[in-house]
Amino acid sequence: MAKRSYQQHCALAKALDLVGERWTLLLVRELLTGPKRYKQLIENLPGMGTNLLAARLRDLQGAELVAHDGTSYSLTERGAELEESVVALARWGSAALAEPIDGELWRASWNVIALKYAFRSDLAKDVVGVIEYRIDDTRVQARIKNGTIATSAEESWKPDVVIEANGETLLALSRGELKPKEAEASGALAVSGDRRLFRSSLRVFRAK
Amino acid sequence: MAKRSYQQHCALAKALDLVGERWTLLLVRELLTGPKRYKQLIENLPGMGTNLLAARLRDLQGAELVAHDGTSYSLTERGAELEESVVALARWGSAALAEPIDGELWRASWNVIALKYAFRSDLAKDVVGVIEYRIDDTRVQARIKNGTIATSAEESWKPDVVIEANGETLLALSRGELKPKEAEASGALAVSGDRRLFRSSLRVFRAK
DNA sequence: CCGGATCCGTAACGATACTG
DNA sequence: CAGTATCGTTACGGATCCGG
Repeated sequence: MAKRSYQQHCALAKALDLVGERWTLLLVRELLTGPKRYKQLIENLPGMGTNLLAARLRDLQGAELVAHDGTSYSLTERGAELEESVVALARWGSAALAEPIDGELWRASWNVIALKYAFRSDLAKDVVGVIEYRIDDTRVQARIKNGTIATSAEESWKPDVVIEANGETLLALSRGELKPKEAEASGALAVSGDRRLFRSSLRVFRAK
Repeated sequence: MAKRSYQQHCALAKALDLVGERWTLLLVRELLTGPKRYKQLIENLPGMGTNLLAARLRDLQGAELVAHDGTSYSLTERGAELEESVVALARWGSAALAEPIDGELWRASWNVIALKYAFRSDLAKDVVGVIEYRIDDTRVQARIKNGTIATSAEESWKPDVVIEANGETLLALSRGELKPKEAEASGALAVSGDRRLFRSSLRVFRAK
């Protein structure tokens, strides 16, 4: 049975033919932070049937967007090029990120995407350093240099400043809804290391 | 009945909750080139049932992404902010744009999106002018200034150069697979007006 | 236990017919 | 023209089962 296609000679339609089905871009999101095993994927995608995950992985391998080495799945180069699209959609969707709803899943690793879409290159021209966020025992790093950003879900670099907080606090900070002083005073936020870099980070990462 | 949701506290998941369903982003693509009537939409989205189009339009109005004035549908400001995401996905998908397959739909207005994703701001710093493409009787304009681009599916500006060709020819040109001289000699391409701006356009619009 | 495959009920989709 | 109604088909979602 041929796969369902929009049958349009249009770049957007071609993209959606490949990654427009339910769950697919969330699966890509998971793999953007590094190779994952089947079990890890199913844990971060509750509600997705195991059969469906297997089918998606098979299709994505067929499209050469995902590779499988026997133990874990990873994005191919072409698959990783979806990052721009994922980040653009997440930037748009971030406006709809309200208070976490009861029962909603949350993973610290998703903040790697948040760092990308919240990063304001134009405000970061003279910022240099490695920032490590510690969110519920998960560490996420951002390396800023020359107005560019690199991120990692592992401990890839030696951090200049370490910022500990939960997801809600970080979101409120990046939106300017919460003052760092207050957050630190209340114990919701802890900063150690280069405080100047921390202050720069508040300027450089801006949700809307 | 509550609408199906990913139930994740994640910006990407929120975006996909709103516009991740089948046909939705293609519908947004149609509205990105200006307000459209119901009939125009259904004509550019063959395969989509009329009931489904009506349901999508209703949902999008509920999410305040689309407005309806009685005769035509248009994007709200928030809806128009999806352009970045649509362009990013189209840029990624453009690599999969091969020869048009028999039976595939094609619309000249989709080239407005193509102009956006193919535009190389860094190569356009000193390019100024209005380019009009005439593709199968449809006119698409691009206005370039200071490394930025504005596009239009209507005749919004007075063109400095007019480029006539079909979609395949333009795609081949933008990919560098076809030389302008040959295209003009064969009659597949006609250029009138500022030829210098035409040459600049070949540099500035680059598919991959 | 991991990595699926199989089965089956439900919801979404797609085509067509019909209506104000 | 702009939808609604209906209905068959496909995709999804949950549970269970199975081989390594």
